[in-house]
Amino acid sequence: MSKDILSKVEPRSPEHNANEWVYNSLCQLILSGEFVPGISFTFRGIANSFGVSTMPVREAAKRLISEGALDMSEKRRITVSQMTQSKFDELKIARLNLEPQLSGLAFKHIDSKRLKLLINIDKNLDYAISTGNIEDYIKYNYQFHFGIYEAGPSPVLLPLVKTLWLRFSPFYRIVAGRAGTQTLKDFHHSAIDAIKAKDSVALVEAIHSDILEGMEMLNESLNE
Amino acid sequence: MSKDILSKVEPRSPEHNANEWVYNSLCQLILSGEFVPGISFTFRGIANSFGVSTMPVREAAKRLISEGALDMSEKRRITVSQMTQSKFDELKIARLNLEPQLSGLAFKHIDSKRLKLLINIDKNLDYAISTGNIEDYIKYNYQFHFGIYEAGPSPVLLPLVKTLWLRFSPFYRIVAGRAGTQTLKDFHHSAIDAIKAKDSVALVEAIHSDILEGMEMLNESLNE
DNA sequence: GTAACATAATTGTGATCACAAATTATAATT
DNA sequence: AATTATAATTTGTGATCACAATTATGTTAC
Repeated sequence: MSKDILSKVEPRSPEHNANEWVYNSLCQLILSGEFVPGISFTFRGIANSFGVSTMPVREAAKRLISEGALDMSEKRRITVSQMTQSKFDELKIARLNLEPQLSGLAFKHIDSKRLKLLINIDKNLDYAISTGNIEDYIKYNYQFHFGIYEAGPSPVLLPLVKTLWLRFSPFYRIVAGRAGTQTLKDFHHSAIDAIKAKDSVALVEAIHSDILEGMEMLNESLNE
Repeated sequence: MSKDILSKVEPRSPEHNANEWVYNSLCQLILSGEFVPGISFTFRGIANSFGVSTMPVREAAKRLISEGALDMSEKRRITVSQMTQSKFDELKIARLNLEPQLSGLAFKHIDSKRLKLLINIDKNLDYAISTGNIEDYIKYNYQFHFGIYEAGPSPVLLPLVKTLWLRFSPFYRIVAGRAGTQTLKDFHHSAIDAIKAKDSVALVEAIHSDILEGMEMLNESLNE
């Protein structure tokens, strides 16, 4: 891993520890698809890239390993976890059962300001799809979902769901590389309409459909 | 924390790292209700109790903190996480949506040997309830549920669910201290009957009912 | 040219140290 | 006796070191 990782990452702010900074940065890199399954790291390599000692890297990487985002299965080598069909099926089950519920909890906390934000994110998302910009697609899709989920306080479910996203996000890049962004469909408009109509059941259903659609598309690409 | 923690914990086996040993041991202590909300630890204190350096303790405790089982909210002090009503509600949602699904996945892998094991565990559980032995109740209740969940390979859902158990298990002891074990009801017999009848839907429903019953009882005690 | 072996470099792990921040204990003052 | 000020201790954090295990590299022999 080269030194230019720092250019792709938020600079360290004084209120964050070194290990928090490294953890958040690694999350960002994984969620954005910058880290692709297969490439491997070492503690010393990451530490060198971030300009810190191995200590905070160990804590950050170990945490991501325990969350299933990174693997240290083969001895002495850290990689982005490989996906298998059965792991994917479990992720799908977890997402379909947690995220709609989470959006239902968040529903009543979505004010008009946040609605406008979501509409804007979705506009950017549509543009990313039409121009084939996979990096932006991944980014705005994350922002849209968590823009809803984070409306209310959900200290238990939110971190849980985030670990799920850390696991499948690296595969978006692979999918898009094969099928392009043109095939990407979503139910974001349905979600926005539901929020506008103050219909929480419709929102939950829209999120459910969106996950189903997205995960089935990912699944097709995995099996090619 | 005193040295006699070692007597309540599995001895270190050579195939486990120091940090894995400490992590598993802390899990065991949390799940068994040995660690009660309120009491606080330090890295150095735990390290001294286990006879290791602070290094493996830091990794183990940090992991449990990231999993929500331990807290380091107040500066310089590690505690078993406090429960709040909203956190409890989220835990209940997560359990009700993940564990029945997990038992459904495990269903077809439950053979007659495992069924016998479950029947035996439930017998021990009933005895623990009748004699008011809360430690055994907690232990056998955990063994019963995970005896089902672990029948099949679920590398994603199983660790997720385990983190949920780490969060509410410390409160069983408090509940039992107030209400006694006599009030404890469960749907384990329904689950066993469902397995005998090879009825996966009935098993899923039994697990759902069992969680609902257990969590509502816990909830009542929390609000007293 | 290739396989087998020896050597060098690199890795994660665990221990130890320095340090600033926070806590606790002690002393001082009212 | 209660409150404040000061000193001593303890804490988590980050860096560094030693070490066994692993991997990479080079060398030799056929």
